[in-house]
Amino acid sequence: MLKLSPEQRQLIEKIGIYHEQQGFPPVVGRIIGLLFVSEKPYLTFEEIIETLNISKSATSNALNLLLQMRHIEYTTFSGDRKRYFSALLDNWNQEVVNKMNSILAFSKLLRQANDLRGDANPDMNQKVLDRIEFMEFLSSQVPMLLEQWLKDRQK
Amino acid sequence: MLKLSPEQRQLIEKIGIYHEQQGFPPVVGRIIGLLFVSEKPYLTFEEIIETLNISKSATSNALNLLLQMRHIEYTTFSGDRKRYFSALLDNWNQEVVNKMNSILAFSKLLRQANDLRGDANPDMNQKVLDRIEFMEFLSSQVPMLLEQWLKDRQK
DNA sequence: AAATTAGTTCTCAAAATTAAGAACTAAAGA
DNA sequence: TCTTTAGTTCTTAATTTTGAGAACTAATTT
Repeated sequence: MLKLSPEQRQLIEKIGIYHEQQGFPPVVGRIIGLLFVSEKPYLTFEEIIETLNISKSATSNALNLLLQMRHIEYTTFSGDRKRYFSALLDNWNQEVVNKMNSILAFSKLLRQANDLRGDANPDMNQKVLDRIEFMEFLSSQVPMLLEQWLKDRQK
Repeated sequence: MLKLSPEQRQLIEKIGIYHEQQGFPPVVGRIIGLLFVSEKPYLTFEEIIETLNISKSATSNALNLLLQMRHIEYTTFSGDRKRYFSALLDNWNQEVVNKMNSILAFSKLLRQANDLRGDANPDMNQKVLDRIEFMEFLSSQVPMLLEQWLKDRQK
């Protein structure tokens, strides 16, 4: 079991609550929190269980969910049966793209709603269209912003 | 009870499911869907209940939640005790700002995690910092993008 | 071969969420 | 004054979610 300061434990809970609000179960959020807060580059199944005081079953399910969602990854070492879990840090730009796609999917539904409503309420149509078009514009700008940020950062 | 085509009903469900995935209860999502899909500029409590076949209690709670979250609004007419509900269409740019603030709040937690971890894992620190800084950059750009979009649109 | 390890899967119970229905309130109308 | 209307609140039941614990599996070690 890892020794964690009260501040570390508190921060794990805060990160956990943030993830709960994003729709994850509490245990899942705490595991993400732990992986971000721990100084160790990776943690084993056992360390996670003992440190967070959670069951093997909840941990097994949570880790597999997080692996599948590409929020974490693991390394192995030959001659060692354990898996060494860590937060996946290289995929945040893909995450941004995914988030934008979800927003775009909703924009498409709003467009369908506009189409079905016809011209009964032109003011509403226009306002909904504004929203749709800004979201599409924002989405289209994200890759450029990413490039720009990468470039600016190099200096 | 409003007459709705099968396509309209289907679209209400899709908008409902989107909102369920965003963390709303099913009834809440369907009400949002109905308000976007209906040709009427606003709907009464009774019309919502009858059209969606949901209880008064669920409807009362859902409408109050949506009012409080500023997803809907209502109008009144003097000499008429009913409230006339509609989707709130003017606040989507505030919504974008709120979403960005939530992302920034998480960035702040990540920064705290970086600080607590110290220099044990510099590669991780750098990657987390990249994520934080891109999110901050993206967030800072949103108001400009909104302005730019508004300007470009005027032509 | 027996025991340990690293995890998975199954079963179940507790807790939380969701929404119905009934009882209620406060204003308006008859 | 009695009734209707527009909605709220309370109680309760069904459903879903969450996670514990035990039993299990498949390697690995002894």
